[in-house]
Amino acid sequence: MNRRSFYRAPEGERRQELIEATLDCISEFGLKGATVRQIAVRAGVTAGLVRHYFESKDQMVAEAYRAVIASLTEKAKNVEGDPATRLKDFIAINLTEPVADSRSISLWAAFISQVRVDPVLAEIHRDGYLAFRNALQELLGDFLAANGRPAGPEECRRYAIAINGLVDGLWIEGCLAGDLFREGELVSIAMASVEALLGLRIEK
Amino acid sequence: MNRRSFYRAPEGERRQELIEATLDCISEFGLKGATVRQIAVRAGVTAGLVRHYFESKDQMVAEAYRAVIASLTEKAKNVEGDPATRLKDFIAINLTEPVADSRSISLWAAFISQVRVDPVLAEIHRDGYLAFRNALQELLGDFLAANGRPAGPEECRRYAIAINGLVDGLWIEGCLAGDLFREGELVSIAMASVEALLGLRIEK
DNA sequence: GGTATTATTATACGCTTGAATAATAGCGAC
DNA sequence: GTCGCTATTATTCAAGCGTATAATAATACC
Repeated sequence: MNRRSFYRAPEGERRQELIEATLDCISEFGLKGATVRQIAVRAGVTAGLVRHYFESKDQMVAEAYRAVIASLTEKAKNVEGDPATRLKDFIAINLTEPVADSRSISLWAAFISQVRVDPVLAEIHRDGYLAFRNALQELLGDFLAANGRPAGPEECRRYAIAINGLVDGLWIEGCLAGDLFREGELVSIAMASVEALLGLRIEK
Repeated sequence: MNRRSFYRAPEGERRQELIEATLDCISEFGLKGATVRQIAVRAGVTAGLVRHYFESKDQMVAEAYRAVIASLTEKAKNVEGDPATRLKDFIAINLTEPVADSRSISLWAAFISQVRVDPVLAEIHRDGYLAFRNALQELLGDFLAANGRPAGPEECRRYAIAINGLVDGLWIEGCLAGDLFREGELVSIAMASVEALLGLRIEK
């Protein structure tokens, strides 16, 4: 009776691989297709190992959701440069790959559908959403100020809600039916729309 | 051994109840929590009955998705009156209950997350999406024409994409965090945003 | 009112699920 | 080297899954 030989992964690495495998499975097979066994296969280990790294499958899934939120927001929050450039990059990043692709929305939707069911996911969601919208709100405040149109918090809030909605909506359209749009079309529509909403040019 | 007494439902009624129960369960417990047994309990029948009305659970779920799409689009497509009124109503309907509530988005997200997995759902989705956007595109064409700004199909298309994105995005924001907005705030933001996008007043 | 039809219940089956447990292979310390 | 620790495998388990089947209660029909 000889067992499989295996590799003993260093600190944290296996954990990360398991989370990545979880996300792969959810995006490919849906939440209910992402079984412990399937995830283990994807990660190249046996099913029992999951419980060595996580208290339960549910906890692993929750941590996977944290990773999704992080990957969706971190790029957008780290834009640099003058306000116009940051706003422009924020929009472009969110509407091009890898943020805008069918894998992203599959994951996002799978988790959103669980937010009502699972309080743990609900909290992760709310934190992520607020961080995202606050980042956008700040961005808009800076941009308006830099263009001689300083706006109070209430006005910024309304702009942030509208533009967040616009970007989210276009993101979804792009993810779900990317082939219906020409290369760069969504970004171009978003840019023109934001300019119309704010009454200011973004690109000089 | 006496069996439960029961009611023999007339033509089609039980079927409808089962679909409704399926949606209730999906929104409450998620796709994987919506088991045949749970759905049967919700519908007030026993599990075996499902297979009397549907070839499989999957088929029942697919029909349930058809019902969701229909309920999300039918109200929006049946707006009446002059172009401005229709556009206004279209926006308002999509951003107030019952279209905009947490049950709707739970259902929508649950199915969207399966679109990549299940080709049957993918087809239902695409048909529904195109019908929705085409309805909006036509609405916009009429509105622009009525306001002395007749637009070609390409221009209408771009407006439709942007406004569809905006409405979808705000719908999601409202569904997921309705308590973060004041009564009527989303509709008001949407109205103002669409006016800014089109450069035309909707309300006189 | 008896009879045929069928919608519904009740029960059972084979499979998959997440989890628990015991055995063991890899690897660093000495 | 070999010893000790633990990450990993292998195996098992009970519960729950979708489905199949047979018995039966409700209704329509004559």
